[in-house]
Amino acid sequence: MYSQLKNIEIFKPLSNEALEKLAAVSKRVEHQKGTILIYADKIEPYFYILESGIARAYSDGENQQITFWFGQSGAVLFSFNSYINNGPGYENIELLENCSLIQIRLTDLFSLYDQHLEIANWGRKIAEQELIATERRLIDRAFKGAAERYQDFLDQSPRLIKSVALKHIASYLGVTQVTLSRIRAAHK
Amino acid sequence: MYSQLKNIEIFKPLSNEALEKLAAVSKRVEHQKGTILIYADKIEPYFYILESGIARAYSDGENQQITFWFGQSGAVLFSFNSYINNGPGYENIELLENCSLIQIRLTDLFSLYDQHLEIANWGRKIAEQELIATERRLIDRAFKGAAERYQDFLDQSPRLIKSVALKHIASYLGVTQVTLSRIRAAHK
DNA sequence: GGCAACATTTTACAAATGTTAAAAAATGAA
DNA sequence: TTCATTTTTTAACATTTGTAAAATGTTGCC
Repeated sequence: MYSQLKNIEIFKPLSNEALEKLAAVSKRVEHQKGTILIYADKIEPYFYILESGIARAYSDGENQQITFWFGQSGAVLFSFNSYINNGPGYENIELLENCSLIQIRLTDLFSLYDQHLEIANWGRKIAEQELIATERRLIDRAFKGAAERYQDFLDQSPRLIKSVALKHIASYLGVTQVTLSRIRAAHK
Repeated sequence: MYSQLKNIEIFKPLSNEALEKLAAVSKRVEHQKGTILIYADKIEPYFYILESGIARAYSDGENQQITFWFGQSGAVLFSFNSYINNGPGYENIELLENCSLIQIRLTDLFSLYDQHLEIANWGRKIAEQELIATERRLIDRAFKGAAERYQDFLDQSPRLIKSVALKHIASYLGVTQVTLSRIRAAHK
């Protein structure tokens, strides 16, 4: 595993020694398009890093399904509430393509956090990067209209436009599919 | 400082030894209501823990000011982008009451993160808790109407209703002040 | 190809929220 | 208290977005 992790962006800041410790508890897994990797309301015992493919996180409402996260190659992928509070999650994670993932058992990861300073700080930075990205999205919702958020999405995630259903992008942007269609029609 | 930090919720998980190290770089400061503690577009060199009083974070738009965070006693308070990326922030933080705060220089905090395993994990958990709270808000925006978000706010932050201007609460909830007034009128 | 299933767009109408302006209420300082 | 300032509410109207349903487009499979 060591030589495989070396090439993944998120592991690059780590020393060889830390990487070896992570490699010892990492396993590569492959899953097909359509797989629900993580189910809401379950305590999910694994943490993943997406090596190739794309995924989305969504929650089910009464008569709607809201996608609130997309992950591409290099993304970390885990049930927030399992990872953070050891409780059942609120998100499902679906693979939108065949995916290759690095899988780490949470108990192994937590044990490394408690033993290894460098890995603890690596985990801290993962949470911090997710945090700042999430808050940016919350603020963008306030300052930018739906059309601008769509344009930003086009600019920043061209890869996703090709392979993600527009209904998922619509809910990610915080509008209905009808509104997104109108935005797209006006845009031409 | 040690005996003062001991009574603050966020420090309670820490061992005496870790707490002493943090106490050595902590300083208590007092600021008056109305103080802008953190300015957007500046690299902010301090991290704060709010001991008493309340604060809000906001960003300035062209013709509006959006409040996207409130802090009460026990909250951590820092410029996200300074803390995380050593870059200029996007938020101003204003004290809405006279406040007592614990102040820690970021360089001191980072140096402890790099030296002390327990403190590194403490910092990791701070980021994780902020992350899960922020994502919850993003998801609530999708699933709940403005009226329900207002009710949740009343239930969860009764302390804030008394002392925060409704215009700030309106933008925090993602609606205009006029809409919030309508919600309140309908609620009676 | 042709069918079935699913995704996307379009249309018409309804509901929610925004905008602007003014009135009413609350607040704070002299 | 009184006056000036600020905050909050209300009103009328405009705009955006949502809902439901039909029309069109796309995909994959036999």
